[in-house]
Amino acid sequence: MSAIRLLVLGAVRQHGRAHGYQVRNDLEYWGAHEWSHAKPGSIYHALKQMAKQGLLRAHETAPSTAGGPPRTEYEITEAGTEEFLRLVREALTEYDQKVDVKSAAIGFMVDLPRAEAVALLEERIEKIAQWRAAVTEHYIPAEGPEQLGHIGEIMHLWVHTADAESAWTRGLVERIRGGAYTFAGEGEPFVGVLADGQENPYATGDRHPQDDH
Amino acid sequence: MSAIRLLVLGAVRQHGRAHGYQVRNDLEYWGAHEWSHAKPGSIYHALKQMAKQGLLRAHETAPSTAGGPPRTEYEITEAGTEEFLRLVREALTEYDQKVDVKSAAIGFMVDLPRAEAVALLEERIEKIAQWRAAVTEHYIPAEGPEQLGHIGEIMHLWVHTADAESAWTRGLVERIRGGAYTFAGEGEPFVGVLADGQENPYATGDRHPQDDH
DNA sequence: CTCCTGTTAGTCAAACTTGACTACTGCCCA
DNA sequence: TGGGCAGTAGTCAAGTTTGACTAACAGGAG
Repeated sequence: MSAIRLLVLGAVRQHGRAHGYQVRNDLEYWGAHEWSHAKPGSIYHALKQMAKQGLLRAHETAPSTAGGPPRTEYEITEAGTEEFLRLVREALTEYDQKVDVKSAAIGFMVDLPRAEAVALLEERIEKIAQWRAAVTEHYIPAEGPEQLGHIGEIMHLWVHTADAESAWTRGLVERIRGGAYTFAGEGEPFVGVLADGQENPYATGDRHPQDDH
Repeated sequence: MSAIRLLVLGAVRQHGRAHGYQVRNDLEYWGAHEWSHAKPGSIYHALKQMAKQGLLRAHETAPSTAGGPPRTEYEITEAGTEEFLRLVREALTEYDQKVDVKSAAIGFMVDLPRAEAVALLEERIEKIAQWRAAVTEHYIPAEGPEQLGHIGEIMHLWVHTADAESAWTRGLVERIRGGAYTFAGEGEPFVGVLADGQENPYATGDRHPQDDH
């Protein structure tokens, strides 16, 4: 699963109605250029594709007041909302160590009820444990671990990473259980989009690290 | 940077002369199906592309004795070897948290001299520290960290991950310094390819976790 | 007035990735 | 003796991603 569809769906959903450039800006506001590969081309492509698949409804609008070519605005459909929630759930539980999917999942977890978010994260912890067990068991050769040579370091790295993630996830679950953040159905949601005309405090003007690849 | 070119170049290089199916098998032997997206299509595509770019030399051969279509064998060229070493160096130093590139880098680090590997890994540690400093400084809003809401958790995750990786890398450097593994120019290198006809102890027959995505 | 730069908004070809499909051989087993 | 399965080797179309490019307007400098 690529994170782009999730990010774009989520951005359009929070906006209510948005065109490509607004989605781009929202993603930058979320710092997504740091951890996802959300280039303009990918974003516009995802919008068109999902419109074709009925997840978004496209509206052609008059050329913008602020210059530039005519734009297309998008709204999320019923099917799109379902797909969005499905993707959030999948991203929260699936352990596949992709930073972009993981980060997007956290960004959107508050769109689920609190209890469900906790349950899904606990499922994630469980999956990490299973993965760890399977990998350590499978990749210790009968002749002893030394037989793998430096290749064994790769396994070592995986396990180390998995442990770190598991620890972090447990911490997150505790914070959520302790009442942190505002989840679906708990009143005023956290505002994660830029209002029209609001400037982006995290804009890329002054070069973040890792901006380019 | 995608890990596929690095993996394919490295596999062909270790084999001396290899066709696509052998590369596929080597990657599976290395467990690369666990952490990289090395599907058949990508591998064959990379081979052709790199042959076109002069990094590999292609040899058409008679249809295999073991059935199947006629195969193409590849050898690495001078330019290919240079590109391979360049990619290994880049993958070792660049901190971009992609598991596949990182894992491949470790797999091939022994193709460099020991001192250089240590130096590159130390550069990596330095880069992680810089990235961490920049991110923590930049993403703490003036109004206090609470202002970010649950979005702050994403930053928290990055930092946690970066710290874990930094710790692991320091451990690796120490092990290498302590004389572990056999590096370039230190005698008999570690054999990382399957001999002709040798069966793969890590074949995917019995389903690893995470096999499918 | 004209040029230059910055912002808004998006397109496009080329490259890459995916997953399903083809085609051929050997071998087992009924 | 022929049908099916497993292994070998690779192709292909459809989809996705990349990075560079286009185009229009606003505002300020000269």
